[in-house]
Amino acid sequence: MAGRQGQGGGAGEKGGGLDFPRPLTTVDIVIFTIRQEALHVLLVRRGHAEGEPFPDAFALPGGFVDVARDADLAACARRKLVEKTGVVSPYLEQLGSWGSATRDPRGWSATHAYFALIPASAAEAALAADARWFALDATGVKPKLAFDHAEILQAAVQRLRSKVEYTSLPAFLMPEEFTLPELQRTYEIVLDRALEKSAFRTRMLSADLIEPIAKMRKGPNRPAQLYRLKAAAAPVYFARTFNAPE
Amino acid sequence: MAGRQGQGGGAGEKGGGLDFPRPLTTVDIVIFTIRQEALHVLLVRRGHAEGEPFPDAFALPGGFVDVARDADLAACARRKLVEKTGVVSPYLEQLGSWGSATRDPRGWSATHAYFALIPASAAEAALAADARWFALDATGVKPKLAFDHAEILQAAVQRLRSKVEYTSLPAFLMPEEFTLPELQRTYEIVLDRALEKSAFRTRMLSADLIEPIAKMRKGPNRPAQLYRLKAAAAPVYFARTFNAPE
DNA sequence: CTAAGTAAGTTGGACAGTACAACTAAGTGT
DNA sequence: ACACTTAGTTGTACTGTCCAACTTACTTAG
Repeated sequence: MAGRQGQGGGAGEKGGGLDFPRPLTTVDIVIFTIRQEALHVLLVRRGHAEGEPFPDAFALPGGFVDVARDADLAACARRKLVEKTGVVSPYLEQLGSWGSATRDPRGWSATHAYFALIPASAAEAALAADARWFALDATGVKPKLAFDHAEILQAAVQRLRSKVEYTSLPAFLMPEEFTLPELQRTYEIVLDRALEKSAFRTRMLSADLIEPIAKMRKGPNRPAQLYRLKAAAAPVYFARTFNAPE
Repeated sequence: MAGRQGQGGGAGEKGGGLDFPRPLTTVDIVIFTIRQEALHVLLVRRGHAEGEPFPDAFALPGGFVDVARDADLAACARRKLVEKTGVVSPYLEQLGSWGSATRDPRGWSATHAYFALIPASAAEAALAADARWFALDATGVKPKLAFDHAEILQAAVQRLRSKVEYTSLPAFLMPEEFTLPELQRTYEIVLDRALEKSAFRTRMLSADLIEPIAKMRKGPNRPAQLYRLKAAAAPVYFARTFNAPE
């Protein structure tokens, strides 16, 4: 077996090597949003039909790849996201895949996990539309999740945090119009630590990411300049991370 | 379908939703190494047995997940890497997954791609042990690769390059003992651009990554201090990227 | 009406790490 | 002896963060 190669490996190979057990294949999506000054994930409560594992448990939204309908994995993820939240074009990135013999009691299964960032308004709409949906604090204590979804969620939070250190990802969590302090607060919520006000301003304004609009946000105090994402909404990579105080 | 959730979606669902077509599931590994002052990938030439797609084409090493032997995806990737290169514990990271209806003529298939970094000596050993193995320049023109492996390879190069900007990953491409200029050259090969000598030194020496050993490398010129990786060989994340000249 | 309070946004000095170039050190080949 | 090469150091300029103090604009209490 030492020299096995290409797509020809595996047990019970015969006539092309296709007639042996295939893993179950699913796609799951970790949908992040900001609610109540905290990072939340959208979860669905599972049903309790005959044969369904983890009845009534919370789970990441997702499901089996539909070989007949989904051209590829990304299309499958987009389909599920749109079907479920109605969000048109949020940030959607592949997170990784988890596969093992034991993660699903029904057999060897592999899931392709994606993570999405949506603004609070879209999250509220999704929650209002379907009573099975819940939003939970992504970093706090959570109820037992179905499958290995707790592990996937933890990986998603980690990935999000590490990317937020040097990218503009939190901008995708913002409403269309926002102030700089609001954007900074979103960063701080995701990173769970305070950032320097003036360094944050310098960086955000010198990055080719947001642009001021001719409006101000009236608040209880001094009014604040409103900004919006520039047309090219691709994430920006900064040359260095924010300071990480000891 | 708007409210579909959990692991219960899909076409032709019946009695738990398991009796509909499952995608083929494979694991492929992009193995990088440095050869001839260039970043190389290890590829295998496919066979031309009956029913094998892409006969005689170059492909990433990999194969079907073996539901009977592989506890999980990472174990499957490790197994394939060890079986094929004999490398014990190189750097191995999940790259992502590619799945579509068309990437394999035999049907809907999804591959879980990993990428590995191995020192040149391990690569030479693997090449010498099996005549079907080849090492090709990862960034230059390549022959047509089987499946969508060209796309996966390109993604791997991109991921490697972007991580090299702010991590110590190239250290895993080095032999056990190396000099600082050799390490710098490895960075430059991967990034395909020159780096500042003194900034590179400052960064590498202040990072808790390598340690000098009581030996010097005798070369044609002035001898150079030898270093080795510190015990904790986890990748180091730097606070900022190397300068990217316009 | 005034004073205190709060948050937005600016300013300036200290500091860290990189950019760049010039330098010294130690070996080679002619 | 000399030029040549590469290892490694030194020093100045510069960029962007860190941190604290400041101004600006608005609200609320008295």
